[in-house]
Amino acid sequence: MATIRDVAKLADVSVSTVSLALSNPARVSQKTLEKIRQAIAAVGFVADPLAQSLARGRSRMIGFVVGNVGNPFFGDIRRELENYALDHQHFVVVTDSSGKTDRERAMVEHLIGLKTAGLALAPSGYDQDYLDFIAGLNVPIVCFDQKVAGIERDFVGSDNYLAGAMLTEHLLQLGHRRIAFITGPSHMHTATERYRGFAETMANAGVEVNPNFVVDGQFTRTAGYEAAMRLLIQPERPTAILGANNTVALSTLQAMQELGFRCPEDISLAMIDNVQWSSVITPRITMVVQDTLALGGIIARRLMHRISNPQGAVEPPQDFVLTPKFVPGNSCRRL
Amino acid sequence: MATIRDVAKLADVSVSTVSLALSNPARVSQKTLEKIRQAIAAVGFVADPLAQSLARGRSRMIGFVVGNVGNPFFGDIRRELENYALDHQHFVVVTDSSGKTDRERAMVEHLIGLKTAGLALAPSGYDQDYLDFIAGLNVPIVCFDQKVAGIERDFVGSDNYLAGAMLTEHLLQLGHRRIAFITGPSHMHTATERYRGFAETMANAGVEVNPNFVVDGQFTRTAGYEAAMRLLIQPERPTAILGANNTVALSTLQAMQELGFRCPEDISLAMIDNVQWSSVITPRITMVVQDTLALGGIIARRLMHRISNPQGAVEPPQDFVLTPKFVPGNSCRRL
DNA sequence: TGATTAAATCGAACCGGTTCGATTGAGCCC
DNA sequence: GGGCTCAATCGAACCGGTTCGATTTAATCA
Repeated sequence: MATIRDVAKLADVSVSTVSLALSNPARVSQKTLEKIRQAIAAVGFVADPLAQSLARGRSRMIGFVVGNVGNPFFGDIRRELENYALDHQHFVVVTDSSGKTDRERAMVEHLIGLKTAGLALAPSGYDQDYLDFIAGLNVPIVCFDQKVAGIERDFVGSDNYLAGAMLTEHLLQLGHRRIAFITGPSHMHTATERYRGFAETMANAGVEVNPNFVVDGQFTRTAGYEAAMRLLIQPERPTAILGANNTVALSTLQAMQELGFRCPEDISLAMIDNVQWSSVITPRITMVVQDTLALGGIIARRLMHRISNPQGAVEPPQDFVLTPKFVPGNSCRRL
Repeated sequence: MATIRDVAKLADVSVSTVSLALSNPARVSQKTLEKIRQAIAAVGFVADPLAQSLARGRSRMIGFVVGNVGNPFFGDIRRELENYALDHQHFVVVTDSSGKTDRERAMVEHLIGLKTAGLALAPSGYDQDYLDFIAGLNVPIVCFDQKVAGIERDFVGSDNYLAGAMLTEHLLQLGHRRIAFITGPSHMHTATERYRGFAETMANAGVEVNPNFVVDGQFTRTAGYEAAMRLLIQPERPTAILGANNTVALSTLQAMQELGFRCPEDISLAMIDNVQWSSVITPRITMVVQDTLALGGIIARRLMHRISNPQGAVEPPQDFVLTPKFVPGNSCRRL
C-alpha cells in the first residue's frame, strides 16, 4: 500500500519527479532515477491503477462486449484479443450481455465509466437511440460480427452473403431443390445477409423457394427447435435444411433425431458457423466456418492501433471482411 | 461529464451535501433533496465510478476468474452470478486465465488493484507462493470448483468423489470389470477426488485395476486424445472407459470413431460433467453432471453476503458441497 | 425566553496519482 | 563576467468523488 509520496520522501525528491521518472524516464537524470528505483523497491511501490485512470482520464483496460462468451466463436476472438492486448500492457475486461440490448448498453456505459482505452463490441442493439449512443462515445471502438448500418466504426467480420450462397450452391449441386432455410433475427446483419445469399443463389438457379420452407429460428435453441419441427411436420417435406447458424442447425438435428428422421438419408443438413466438438457429432455437419483466429487478430491489431497511435484515433473507419471457408461433412447426400 | 460540483453549484448547496444526498438521502432534508434532484437531472450528472472507488477504497465490481469462460460449466455459473449481482447493484468483470497460473495471478492482482468488492475464483494455481498471495488478500473471496488445500476461503463445489464412484458403480453393475480411467491433472482436487471415487469403488467391489488402464488426460483435448489412443491400442483392451471430465471423454469418443470402434458395442464410455449439445452427440454419453445453476446461486449469494454485511466479512469460511446427478445415456452396454 | 440537543449543512482534508508552469542550476558563448 | 539556453526538478492545481469534525439552523424542554 505504499504510495508515490512514500517513494518521493525516501528518495528525497518531489512527487512529480517520481511520477515523471515512471512515465518518462528519459527526462530524469541517471542519478535521480537510480535513487527512485531503489526507493520503489524498498517500499514495494505499485502504482494504483484507479488513481492513474482518474488522473489520466484513461485506463489500460479494453472492454470486450458480446452476447454470449460461451459461444466458441466469441471465445476464440476473445483469446486472440487478450493475448495481443497483454503483450501491449493492456487488460481485457469481458462482459456478457446475454443478448439483451438494454443490458449491453448498461455494460458499455459502465465500461465507459471505467474509462476503458477501447472497446471491442459485437453489437446486438440497433435502434436509433443506441446508435446515437455509440456514435457519441469518444473512445476507440472496433465492432465485429454484426455490421450495423448507422454505426460509423471499424468493422471486422465475414462475408455472410457468401456463406449462405456457398452452402446453397452446394446443396443445389447435389441435386436438392426443396431446400428449407432457418433464419436468424431479421434485425441482425449476419442473419439477413446469410438469407440473402440463400435466396439469391436459389433465384439465380431458377429454383423457386417454397414460402413454407423459410422459418424463423432467431439464432436460438428454442426457436430453432420450433422452426425445425414446423418444417418436419409438413406433408411436402424439404429434402435439405440449411441452418443460418450453428444453434438452429443443431436444434434441427435434435428435432430430426427425436422424430426418427435420419440424416442425411432422409433429410440433408448444413449450417453456417462451427461448433465445439463438431467432430464427434454424428453426422459431421457440412458447414461454412469463419476464421475466428484471423478475425480476432485483426480486431486486436486495429483496436490497439487506434489506442496507441495519436493519429490512429482520427483515422476514418474501415471494414475488414474475411472470406469464410467451406468444410465438408457427411450430412448432405446426393439426390 | 457533469461533476458533483456542478450539481452543488446549481442546487446552491455544498459538495458534501450532494454527496450525502446520494449516499444517504435520509440524512438530508426533503427540501434540499428536491433541489439536488432537480440539479442532477438538469446537468445530467452521473457519478464517476473511478473517483468513487478511489475515494471509498472499494468499487462495485465483482471479479470472476476462471480458466475458460467458454466452458459451459463456468458459463452457467457466470450467468447466475451476474444476474444476482446486477440485482444488487454490482457489476461482474470476467477474466479468463486460459488455465495459466501466472496469468491467473496477474489477473487477480489487477482485479485487486481495481479494488473489486469481491472475487469469485476457480483457482488453478497451487504452489505455496500463490496460496500465500490469496491468503493475504483482504477482500471477500468465494472459491469454487477446485478445492485447494491451504486456501482458507468459502468453497462451493460438487462431491467429486461421489461422481467418480457413481459412474464406476454403474459400469460394475453392467458387468464391466476391465474399466479404464482417464485422469485429470494430479494437482487438481476435482481430478484426484474423481479418481479416488473410481479406485475405491473398484477396490470395494474386489476388482483389481490394471495399471495400464489409468492414463493421464490432463483434462485437455490433446492429452485426452493421446490417452485414449494409448488405451485403444492395447492388446487387452478395456471394455469401458471412464473420462474424468467432458473434454477427455469426447476426445476418447473421437479417437474411438477414428479407429473404427463402435460405442457402446465395442467399448462403453461414461464421463463426468455435461457438455453443450450432449443431446445431439451419438451415442448420448452416460454422465454425472453438476448442478451449475445451484452452484452459481450459492456462489452469488455467499459472495454478496460477505460483501454487503459488515459482519459477513469476518465469518469463518464454509464449504458448500453439492451432490452431482446421474444422467443415463446409451453409451454403456451391459456385458 | 434562554439553554440544550438533535438535525442539517458546510469546509477542508483526503484517496493516489498526473500535469504544467515556474524555478533552479549548470554549461556555453561572446 | 554577464546574458542566454536547456535540462532537471519542484510546487501546486487537478481528476471527481468521500468523509468527518465543525458550524449553523431548527426543534424541544424547563
